[in-house]
Amino acid sequence: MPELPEVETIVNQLNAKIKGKVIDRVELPSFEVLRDVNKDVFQTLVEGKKVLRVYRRGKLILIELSGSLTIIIHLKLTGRIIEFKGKQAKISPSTRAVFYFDKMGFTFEDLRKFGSLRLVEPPGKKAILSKLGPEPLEGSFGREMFFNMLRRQSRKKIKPLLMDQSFIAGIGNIYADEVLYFARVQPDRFVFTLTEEEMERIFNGIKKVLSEAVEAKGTTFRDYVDFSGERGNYFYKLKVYRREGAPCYSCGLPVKKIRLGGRGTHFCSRCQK
DNA sequence: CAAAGAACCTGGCGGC
DNA sequence: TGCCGCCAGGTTCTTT
Repeated sequence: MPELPEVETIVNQLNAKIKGKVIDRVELPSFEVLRDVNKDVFQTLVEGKKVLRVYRRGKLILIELSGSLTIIIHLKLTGRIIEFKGKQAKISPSTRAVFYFDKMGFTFEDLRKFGSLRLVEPPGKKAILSKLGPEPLEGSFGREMFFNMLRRQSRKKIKPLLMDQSFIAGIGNIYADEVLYFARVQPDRFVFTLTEEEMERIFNGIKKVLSEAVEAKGTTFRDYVDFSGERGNYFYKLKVYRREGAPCYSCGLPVKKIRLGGRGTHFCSRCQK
């Protein structure tokens, strides 16, 4: 599912729809999604609270409530947040939670049950957020800062490093492949072998690929849909991800697929050095 | 210390 | 058509 651009899309829509509203009721048809809190406590503490705002940090969805409580949702691979209108949600076998507001609400769906739902107070929230690296699209994430971060991780391979959430928050398998294609750097390169030019291209690729993907409302190839059930359009802009065997848009050589860090990894062996 | 592999779960797809 | 193995936008733990 959802990497930074997809979560950003969902969060923007969710915030527009529920900010300032009161959560009337919560249903938990399959409450194993709850972490560190039981069903009764979750319902008791959440029902009647007002949503102050919804925002994103890395791949996390944070719903700030009155009473210093925050709901934190991680969609993992197949999680979805889907809006419904009216008084009753459509419950499916993959519905894990339902949040009812006045005449509308949303469900948390998750086919594979990897996703999680937490309720945290400020200390717990701080503990979770402090494990995340910088937000790649923030102005404070700059070129020099990125170079320094890389120098401290020089023995690692670049793709797994880009996907490490404590290094940078929000990049997953799709965008790591796309960023490295843009940067013309092979995914298994050790960081200490990167030239200054290559580091610069990776930095530019992160900013460009992620912001264009946010603009396109994310990538859908299978499960992901946004709050309104719409697919993401970045799928049509992918250069290498899921294009194994298809010609590289730059040189025509078939796109290669290998396994790296346990993940399918796509690249052009001629354009990426 | 870093990388690989397995585990968590379910369904879709290609191959035979 | 049917079964089997492999694969999937993530994370975390164990093994090498």
